Amino acid sequence: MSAPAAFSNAQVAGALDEIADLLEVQGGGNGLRIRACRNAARTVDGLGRSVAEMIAAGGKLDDLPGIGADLAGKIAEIAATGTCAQLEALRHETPPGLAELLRLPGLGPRRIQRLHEALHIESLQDLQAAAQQGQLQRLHGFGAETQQRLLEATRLRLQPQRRLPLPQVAETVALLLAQLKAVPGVHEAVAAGSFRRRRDTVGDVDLLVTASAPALAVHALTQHSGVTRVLAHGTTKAGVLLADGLQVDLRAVPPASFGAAWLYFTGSRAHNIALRRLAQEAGLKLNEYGLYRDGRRIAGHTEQSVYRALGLAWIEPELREDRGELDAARAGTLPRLVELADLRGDLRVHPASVLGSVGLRALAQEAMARRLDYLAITARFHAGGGAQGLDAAGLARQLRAIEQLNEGFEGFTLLKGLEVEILEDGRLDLPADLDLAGIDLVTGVVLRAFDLPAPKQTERLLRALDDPRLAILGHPTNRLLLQREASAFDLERVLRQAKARGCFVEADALPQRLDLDDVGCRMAREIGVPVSIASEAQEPAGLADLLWGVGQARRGWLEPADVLNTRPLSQLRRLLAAAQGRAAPEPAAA
DNA sequence: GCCGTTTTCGGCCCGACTGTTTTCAGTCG
Repeated sequence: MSAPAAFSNAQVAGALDEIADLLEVQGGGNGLRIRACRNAARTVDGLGRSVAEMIAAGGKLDDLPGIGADLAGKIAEIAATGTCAQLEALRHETPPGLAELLRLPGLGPRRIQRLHEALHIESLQDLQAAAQQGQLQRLHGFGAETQQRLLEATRLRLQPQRRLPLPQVAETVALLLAQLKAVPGVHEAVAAGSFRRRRDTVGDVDLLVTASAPALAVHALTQHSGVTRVLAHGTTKAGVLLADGLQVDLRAVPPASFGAAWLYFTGSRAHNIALRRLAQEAGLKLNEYGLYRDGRRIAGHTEQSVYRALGLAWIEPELREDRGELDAARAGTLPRLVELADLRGDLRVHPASVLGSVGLRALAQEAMARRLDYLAITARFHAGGGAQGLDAAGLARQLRAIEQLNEGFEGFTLLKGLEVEILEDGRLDLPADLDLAGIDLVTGVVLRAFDLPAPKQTERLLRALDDPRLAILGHPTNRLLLQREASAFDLERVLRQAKARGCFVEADALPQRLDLDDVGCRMAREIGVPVSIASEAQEPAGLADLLWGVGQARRGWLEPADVLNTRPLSQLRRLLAAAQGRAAPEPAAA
């Protein structure tokens, strides 16, 4: 029995990053120490299992890459108490507003120190006042233009940070790429960066072109109609800000460097650093123009050529986070990632209102057009009926409608599902006497009380999983991207319980949810709980959202076999029946 | 502060752009 996770990985990583920030603005420190601290923060953040759990289980943190005895000690301290002696000392020594100045674009540690020493600037407000009074431009290394830029930055910074959901950015990217491809002399125009890696939100977009006249392509971006501000503009590189707050960076490289550049600008930063270190160890040099031996380029036209020359298989962009993919690429054990086309169905279609057979038929037709074989209509059950869901009579009517429609389909099936609330104490909001004989699957979801203390939230989910009627735990963390944090609970314990019970966990593909996220998906794979990628579509067009769920699944290393709804219908039915205790589990060989 | 099939010291990814310089430091990705 392990101790409950005291502080989450995100909190530990946050504290490590704060140490790095404070060391940085204090100056005089060892830059490499700061880097080590940030590396450790990234490692912890992307770990996929709780460091507090690892410590409780007797695991050794200094086995983790980039974490030695010193950082392991600090991490243990933070995981237990939320802070550590060094962080407290740094907070004591450093004015509280200084670190947030690091977030201003164009302002780094050196200039912050200079501002602090010369003008006693300790906060955004101080900086704004000094800039308004024209004090900055009198400082060595600052000029009138820098002063103006910082003044503007302090104003923008006082508004909330803008990251955008991936789907919203996707439209902009498609538009920009089409326009770049139309510029004379442009050969290739592709997206890179976190967008290509399919991160759940995107802070800026990186685009790459190869062109016979690169300056022309770079210029074209700055002339795009949506640009509100040009941040940088050279002959091979430009950065602009669009009206919706999205930053777009463009680089142009020669065709012979296309692969090396695409690799480089796709990142992640951690993946790039690991690759370059690998190159260096082999006596090679890797940059965005190619892989070089003694100044001679030996690879770079394609990504494959670079990976191959380093002894690696080509790595899918979604895996490039330095979370073990380089070792797997060397060993030939990279996963064959699940693709949208692998999905045979969608296990949570969730009409906003009670659909008549016309609405159900439209959903089914869209599913068939997308080459799906089945679709689970998961009406929300609510004993009182009304706007909150179907009561027993409404449910019976819907089941009859589904049966009638199914009689007219060939090679396609609507499944009869139910969405039920997981109450605060972990019971399912489902009358004990409700007949579930005709129901194919029950998905349980938390709909309120998201911020219970972690041990209570964990117990709630564990108890829900104990109910033999439950098959799938829906959007487990209840996060809403950029709006609501994930609920705090011990995901690892919940997944182990799901595994023991033969239940499944959902990766909700709604762009504002993406829940489970990539790290959660990976944990499910490692523990052996199949993941249901579900659109929660309320109308036919909503089925398109499955794509975003597949993105997170791929980032979580999921193969087709790790995903519940890649199974053919007959196999799926057996798995669901077993989960709900209605039949013997299928043979392991299946 | 971490790390090592060229290990226990001496390294640590690499290049573009900007502003303020008069040859480059600082910042960014």
